[in-house]
Amino acid sequence: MTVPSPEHTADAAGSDDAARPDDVAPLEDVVQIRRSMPQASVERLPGYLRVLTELSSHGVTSASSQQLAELAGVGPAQLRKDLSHLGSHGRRGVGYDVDTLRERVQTALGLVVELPVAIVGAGNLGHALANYSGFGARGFTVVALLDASPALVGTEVAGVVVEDVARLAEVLRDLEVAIVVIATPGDQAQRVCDVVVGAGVREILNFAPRALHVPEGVELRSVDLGSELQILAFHSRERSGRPQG
Amino acid sequence: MTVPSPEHTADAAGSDDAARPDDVAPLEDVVQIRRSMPQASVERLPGYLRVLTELSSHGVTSASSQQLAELAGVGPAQLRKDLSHLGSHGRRGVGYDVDTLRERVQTALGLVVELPVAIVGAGNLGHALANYSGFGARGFTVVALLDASPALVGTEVAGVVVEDVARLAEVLRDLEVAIVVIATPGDQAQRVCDVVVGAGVREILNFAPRALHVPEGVELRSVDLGSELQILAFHSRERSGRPQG
DNA sequence: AACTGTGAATGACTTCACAGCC
DNA sequence: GGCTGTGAAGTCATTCACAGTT
Repeated sequence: MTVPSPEHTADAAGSDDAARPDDVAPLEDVVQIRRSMPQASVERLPGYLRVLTELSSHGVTSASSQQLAELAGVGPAQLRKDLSHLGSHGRRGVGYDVDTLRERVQTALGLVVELPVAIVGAGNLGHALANYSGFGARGFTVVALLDASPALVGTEVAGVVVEDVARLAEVLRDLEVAIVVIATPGDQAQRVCDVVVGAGVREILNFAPRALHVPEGVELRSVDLGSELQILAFHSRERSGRPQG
Repeated sequence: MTVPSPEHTADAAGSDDAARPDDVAPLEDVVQIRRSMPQASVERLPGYLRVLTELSSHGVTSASSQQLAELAGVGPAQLRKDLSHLGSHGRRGVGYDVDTLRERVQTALGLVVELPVAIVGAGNLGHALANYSGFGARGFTVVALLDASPALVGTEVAGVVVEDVARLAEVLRDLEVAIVVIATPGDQAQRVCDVVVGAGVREILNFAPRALHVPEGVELRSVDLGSELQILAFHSRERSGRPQG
């Protein structure tokens, strides 16, 4: 982690202290990605967008925070605070204009243009993801599908020809892929991840059951189906058995 | 503030579940499931279990919080605090015994016995989930797969014959299903969910792109693939474009 | 000397409650 | 009257830092 901080350390160029006594300046703090919105709020925006899209398609033009929150499964105060980070778009005493707000949320989420997605791993899960209509319906296009198995390379899945994963970096650059979905077995995930990062992609969604390491500045989200079940199992046990074994 | 949660679906088979005295409790305060462990810690346990299992299979018998944390992708202090909720199992000056700790975490997660899982929806996703080896490998058995489509009912997927979703409640009770995975289209998810809850199942994993409502006491986790991509898209935009549109 | 376990400090997120506007 | 937008208060989670143990 290299942190260039050309501020008050002007004369310290020669003596790069190895001992480092009681240093007063925590250097790592300087690099702050400007978080215009709390992460927790960002994670709820897609839910709001879904609700707004649904209402809009049913011809509803206006809704209160109460109604929207109910549909999205959150509290009204939380929804209002989340939306307030996008600016004021409601009308006091009235509510929110559904279409205006929908566009606003959509813009905030960067869904103005279709984003090209590549899926690595064409096994069970990769296959299902490529066919998943939810992607196309929500602003993403699967432009590439890659796998290591010679049996799969060259076959067509969901209208896309499966490429050899050896060509990964090349494909990512040629197609200007914005987001990569990793759906490989666990033991290949980190290697694939490194290649993806090396190719300049900075948004990764990982389905492999491994903790992946990415450099600063790369956004990684992980979904592990097995873990989800295990978390549920914890609560199941907490209920029926007594706590602590 | 009207919080409508009067749903108490007629739980017919409630014989041993008599732990509900008539408390004149004020509001939200009383309905506290005894959280022996913070939810955030629970959500990290599966990751620790995976690391411990891996180390164990490689013949490693001991590890420090530093090492475990690195592999799990968290900080050492956080890992220690998480594990402390399970009791003291490390040795100061030494570290943790891998096998002992693995068993302890496994027990805490309720994975002593195989838990029977049912999947509702045998489309792309349900199909992939049924075939997903990660489930079987981590303490779960898919005992039923159900769908509404006559074309699918009766076919065999992953060694299980697809049942008609009309028989859902019956199947759940007959097979004593502990956890239900909902992988239906969004517009059927709440209906399925209600049946599942009515049948007495209290752990639900939802993949449908809808916010589901469940009564108090039912644990619901939702994974929405489209939302995950949208969250990544947000960060992608935050980087390249200027903030606020 | 090395490392855990944990109170205390900090930080993040949620909820409250009300001023301001329609 | 109804509803949003938001500072303030409250709750939950992470990180620090060190006493305690081997």
